[in-house]
Amino acid sequence: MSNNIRVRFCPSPTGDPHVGMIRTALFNWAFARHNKGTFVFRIEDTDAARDSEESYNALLDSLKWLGLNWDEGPVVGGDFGPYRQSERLEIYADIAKKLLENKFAYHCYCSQEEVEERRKAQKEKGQTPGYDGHCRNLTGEQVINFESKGRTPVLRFKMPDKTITWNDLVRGELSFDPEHIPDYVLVRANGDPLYTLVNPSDDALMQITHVLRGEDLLSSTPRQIALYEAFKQIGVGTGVTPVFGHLPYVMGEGNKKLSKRDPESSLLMYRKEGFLPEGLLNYLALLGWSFGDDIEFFSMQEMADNFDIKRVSANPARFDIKKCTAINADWIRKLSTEELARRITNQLISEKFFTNSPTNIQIDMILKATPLVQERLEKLSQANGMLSFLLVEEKDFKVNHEDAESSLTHENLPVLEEAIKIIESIEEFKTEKLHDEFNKVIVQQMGLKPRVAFTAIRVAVTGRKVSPPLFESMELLGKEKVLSRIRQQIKK
RNA sequence: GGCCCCGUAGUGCAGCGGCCUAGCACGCUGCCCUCUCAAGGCGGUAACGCGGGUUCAAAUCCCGUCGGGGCUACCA
Repeated sequence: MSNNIRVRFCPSPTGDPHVGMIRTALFNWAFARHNKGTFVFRIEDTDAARDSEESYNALLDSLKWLGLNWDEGPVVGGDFGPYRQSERLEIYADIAKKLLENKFAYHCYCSQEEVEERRKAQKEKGQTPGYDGHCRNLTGEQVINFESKGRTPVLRFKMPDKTITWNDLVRGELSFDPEHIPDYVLVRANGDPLYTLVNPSDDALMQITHVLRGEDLLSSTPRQIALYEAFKQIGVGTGVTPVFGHLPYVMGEGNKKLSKRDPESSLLMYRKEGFLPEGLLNYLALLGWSFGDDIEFFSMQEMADNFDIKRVSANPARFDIKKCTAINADWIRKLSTEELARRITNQLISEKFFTNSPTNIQIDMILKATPLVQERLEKLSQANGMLSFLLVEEKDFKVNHEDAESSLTHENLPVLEEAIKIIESIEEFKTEKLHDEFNKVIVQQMGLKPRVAFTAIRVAVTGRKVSPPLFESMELLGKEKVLSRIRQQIKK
């Protein structure tokens, strides 16, 4: 890497990856790529009760699918590994020990109930609730007393008594007064280190220069800055406090932060629905960032080239599925026919459309049919409904019930009969010829409205009232199948 | 309750003191095109939360207010 800008994406593996998290990853990625820096991927799995291996794998898989490639982290390694915090516990234990020895932190023997009770009292008095410093200066005697009662202490950080100010990349100068930032726990009574310790520790050790993260971590920033000051004294990291930038929330319906529980937030859902990585990422980029010049449609490469943190907005953004879908549709139209055909095929495979794997004939058919559906698809999951009539075996072909009832009526029987005659008479079974003949006979000679007459034929041939263009579909399907499908309907 | 963040159409973004009678996109909607549905073309709808300042001039700066959101854990 040609300079030393280092950013990181550090999710904890709990539940499905969600879009807000991905947006954060994307901005970090773009920032790193734009600045020719290093994008570090770190796993914050210090909460054994909530973390899962399944979630960890989903995370890796998702970033890979999206193409958010990382320079250091799981799988690829790096100079500052390991990159899973569960594999770094001795490091944190060592830092905790130094913090304690140098009096930046202290043992606190208060029980959770005691702390909670005092917090309540503070709230009632209108004070900032938080730890009151009870155990800051215990005498040796008091410690012995607590220990004799079997109490095990947490390690608590001693917040300095001064206002903490930083220049946020997104929000400008921010400052917090000391009375609002109480001493906080670094290590649990059972010895497990907490996020409050491990996150800044690793950022320091991994020489992270810029921290771009969600707004929810805004209020923990002053604590971390204070911790960094202590790190400098005890020789953890390089002595440089990173620059912070807090990205706006991604909101869901009803004006609340999009949470992992919302089905709309699940990345896996979008993948299953057939959103393209290009489309999803493009849309996510629009949530809180703007390209400039009213440009909204761009590739990740273009985003990286143009990414300027100054253009990140501080406003929370609502996730709008309609806009996301529209952008995705644009991306589908932009793909080459071959590429789209390939993705449609994969989508159908993932939907278990084929009994085993697609035959060469089916693959070829998808390729031929792709131009017919390219501008009709918003997401890949719609391909099934549009193309299945071309791909299924004849015995499995079915006509949609409702469409049949409204369009395959008695009045339309002559149309179907006439269609048979026309088709039988055509030697060269091609779109243009079909179009001309049907127009001549059905519209001009019979005087029928194409809208109505062609719909009946459409339903018989494709099984639906809404389908790819009729004559193109016929050509692809072939004379024999078209004839047999129409005859089938006449019989009924 | 305390602290903090945010406030331009329904949604996202543009706007950085005069080019703003506020631009773009999605949405919604009218018309055209048309074998369905799309796509495409041409229109329409709709916003600077409110109140004070500062200034010749404010969506843009300041203050207040109201509204929304977040944090307030031995979660991250």
